[in-house]
Amino acid sequence: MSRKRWRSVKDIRIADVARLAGVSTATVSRVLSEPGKVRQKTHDLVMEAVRRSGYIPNSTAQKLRTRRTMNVLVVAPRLTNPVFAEILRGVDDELTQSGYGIIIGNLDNRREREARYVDLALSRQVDGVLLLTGYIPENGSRDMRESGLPIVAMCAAIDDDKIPKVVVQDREAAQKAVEYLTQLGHRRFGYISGTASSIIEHERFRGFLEGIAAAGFSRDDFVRWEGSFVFSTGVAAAESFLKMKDRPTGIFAACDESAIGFIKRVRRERIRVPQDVSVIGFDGIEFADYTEPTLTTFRQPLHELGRVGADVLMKLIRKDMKPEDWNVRLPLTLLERETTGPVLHKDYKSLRRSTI
Amino acid sequence: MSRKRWRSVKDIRIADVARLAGVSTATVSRVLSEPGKVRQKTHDLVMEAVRRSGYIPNSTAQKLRTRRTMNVLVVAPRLTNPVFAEILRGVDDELTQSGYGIIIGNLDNRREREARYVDLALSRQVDGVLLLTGYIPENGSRDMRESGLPIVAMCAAIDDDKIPKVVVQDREAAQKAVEYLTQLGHRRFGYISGTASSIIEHERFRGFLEGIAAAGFSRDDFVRWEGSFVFSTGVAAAESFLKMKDRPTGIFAACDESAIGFIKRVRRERIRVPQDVSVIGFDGIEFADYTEPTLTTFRQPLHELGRVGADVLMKLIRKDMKPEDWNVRLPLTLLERETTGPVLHKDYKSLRRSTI
DNA sequence: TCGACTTTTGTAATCGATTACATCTTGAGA
DNA sequence: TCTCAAGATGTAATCGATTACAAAAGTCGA
Repeated sequence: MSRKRWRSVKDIRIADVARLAGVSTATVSRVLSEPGKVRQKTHDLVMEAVRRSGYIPNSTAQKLRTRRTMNVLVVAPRLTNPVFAEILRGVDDELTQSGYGIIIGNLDNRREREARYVDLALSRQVDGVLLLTGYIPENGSRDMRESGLPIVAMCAAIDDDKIPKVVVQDREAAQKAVEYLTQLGHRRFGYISGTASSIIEHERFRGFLEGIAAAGFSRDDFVRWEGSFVFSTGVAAAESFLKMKDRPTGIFAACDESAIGFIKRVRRERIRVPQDVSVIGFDGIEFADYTEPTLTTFRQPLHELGRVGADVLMKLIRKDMKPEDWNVRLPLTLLERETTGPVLHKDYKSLRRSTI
Repeated sequence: MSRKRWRSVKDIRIADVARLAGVSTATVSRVLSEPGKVRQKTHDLVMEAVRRSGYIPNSTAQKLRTRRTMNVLVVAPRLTNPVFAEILRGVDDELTQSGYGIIIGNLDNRREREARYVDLALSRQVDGVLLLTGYIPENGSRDMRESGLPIVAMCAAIDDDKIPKVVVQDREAAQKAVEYLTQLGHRRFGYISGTASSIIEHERFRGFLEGIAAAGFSRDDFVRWEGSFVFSTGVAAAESFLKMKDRPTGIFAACDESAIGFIKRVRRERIRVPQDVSVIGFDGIEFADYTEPTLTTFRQPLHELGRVGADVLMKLIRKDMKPEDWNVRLPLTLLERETTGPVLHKDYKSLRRSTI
C-alpha cells in the first residue's frame, strides 16, 4: 500500500547512525559490541538511532578489521550421502551456538574439485577447516595446511599429528562384526568394500581382517568385492556372489547402502536373508530400519561426531585446546536386526561338501 | 625435517609483492585482475614476485572494496532430507562454475533458526539468496526481502511476484497420480500428507483433490492422514489404516519416505502390496528403488531444479534476467514400479459390501 | 572550589585490497 | 629531433567497520 519504500539496508553505514545520534562512530561501535563501556544515556540514544535507521553492521568490514570471518569450511566427499549429511547436522548445531557459519565444500566424489576449497582457505575466507575427507586437500602447489588455519580431521586417520582427530572406532566395530558372525556359526565370509582410496574403508577392512584372524580364519576364508559407498556396489557384489559355487554365508558390507543393494539383489533370486545368507551393514542410516528385512548394522554416532568435531575446532580457533581434546574416538553401537541369523547347519554342510 | 617453516599465507600482503617486484600495489592488482592492461615485462616481474612470495589476495579486503562477496545463501528446511541434499548438489554444480560459494542455512525443521540467516543476508555476507523453503524467512522485525538482495524461490509458491520462482509441477503430478490409481480401478483413496505448513504439501494436496474431482469422486472417497515428510508419518498412517473396517486401496503419499514407512508397516500385518493396497510415492529418492517391493513414484528433476535455480539467481545478480527466466516450472516423471497394481475385483467388492 | 583520578567520548590510524585520477613513458609521425 | 596521443604506471582515496590513543567530562575528598 504505502509508497514509502524500505530503504535498503546496505545504504546505511555506521557514520549515518553516528550522525543521527549525535555521537562519533567509535561510540556507536562500542554500544554495539561492548555495551558496558558506554553511559546509559548515550547507549539509549544510539540504540534509538540504530532502531530508527534499521542499521545492521556490514560484516565484511568487520571481518577485515577484526581478522575474524566467523565462518568455517567443511569439506565433505559427497553431500547426498546420508552419513555426511547427518554429520553436517551435528556440526551445524554446534557452530550455530558459537555464532559461526558454515561454508560447504562438497567434493561430490571428484578430487579435482578440492583445489577450489584449498584456495578458499588460503584466501582466508574462513577461520578454520573441518575435514570429512580421508586426506588433506591440495590445489596442485599447496595443501590445506599452508593456510595456517586450524584444521580438525574426522572420520579418518590423517597422518599428521599436528591435526587433531575426532573419529569413530571403525576398526574395532568391524572386528566385532566378524566376531558376531562367527558366533552365529558362519565359516565363510564376504567383504563388500567401500571406496578403496578412502581411509575409512581402509580402517574397516583392517578391522575385518583382524576379526578374521582373531577367530582363527585366514585369507582363504573370505572373498572381497571392490566398490564404493553406494547401492550399486552391493548389487554388483550380489551378482558375483550368485555366480559362486561355494557361497559365503556371512557378509560384511562397509556401508549400509551396499548392504541394502546386496540384499535386494539376492532376494530377487529367491535367496533368503538371513536363512541362506547373513548380512551386516555399517553406518546405521535411517533407511536401514525400513528395508525388508531390517538391516543389522553398526550405528555411527554421526550427530555427536559432528558436534564434537565442531567443538574441537572451536577450541582450536579460540586457542583453548586441552591435550585431552586432541584425539577423540567415539564408539559404535551394534543394532541387531533381521538380516543376520545362525547358520542353518544342514545347508551349510551341503555347501561345504560341494566344494571340498 | 627442515627447520624452515612455511611462512603462513596470511602474512603476505599486496604491498609486499609490490615491493618485491619493484612496482606499486596498483600494478600488482592490475596484473592479477586485468592482465591485458599491463606490459608483458612488468607482468612477468609481478607474477614472479607472486610466485616467490606465495601471495594470495585477502578475499575479505576484496569483498569490502568491490562490494561483492561471491557467496550465496541457500536456505533449506532440513539437510538430511535427500530431496534437499540433491537439489543442493545441482545448485553447487552451477555456482561452482560461476565462481560462487555456498553458505548453507539449514533450518533443521525449526523455524526459530531462520532469524540467523535473515541477519546474515541483512549484514551482506552474501550476494543473493536461494530459498528452498515455502515461505520468506524473517527475524522478528524484518524479512529476507529487506536485505535488498536478489532472491530466487524454489519448490514453493511464494506469493510475491517480485521474486522469480523455479519450481516443479507438483500439482499436475499429484493429479496424474490419482488418475493413475483410478485407471487401475481404485475407488477408495488414502492421502498421507507432508508437513502441513509447507507450501509444497499444499500444492500436492491441491493436485490430489483436483484428481479426485476430475475422476468424479468426492471428499467422502478418501481419508487424509496428517504428518510430515518423514518415515514415521507413513508408519502412523499405516496404523490408522489397519484399524479401518473399510480400507482404501489406493494410497498417495506426499513423499517417498512416508510411502516407505507405510508399506513397511502394513506388510508386517501380512497385507500385500500391491495386491491388497497400492501405494504411490512422490519425489523419486534413490532408496525408493531398493525397497521391497520397489516403489512407484514421481521423480522430481532435483538436480536440474538446483541448477536452474542457481542459474536464475546468477542472472539476477548480474542483472541480465530475461522475462522468460522469471518463472520456470519443471515436469516430474512417473516411475511405474511394483507398489501399484490393479484392484483385485472380488476383494474390492467384498470390502465395499461390508460398508454399505 | 580545586585538583587528582576515573570514566566516557572523540580523533584518526588501521585492516588489505581496488580504482579514479594524475603523472610518466613510449613510439609514431612530422 | 621534437610533439603529442596512447599506453603504462603511480598516488592516494575509498570500502565500513574497530580500536589505540588523546581529550573531555564526571566524581570525590579536602
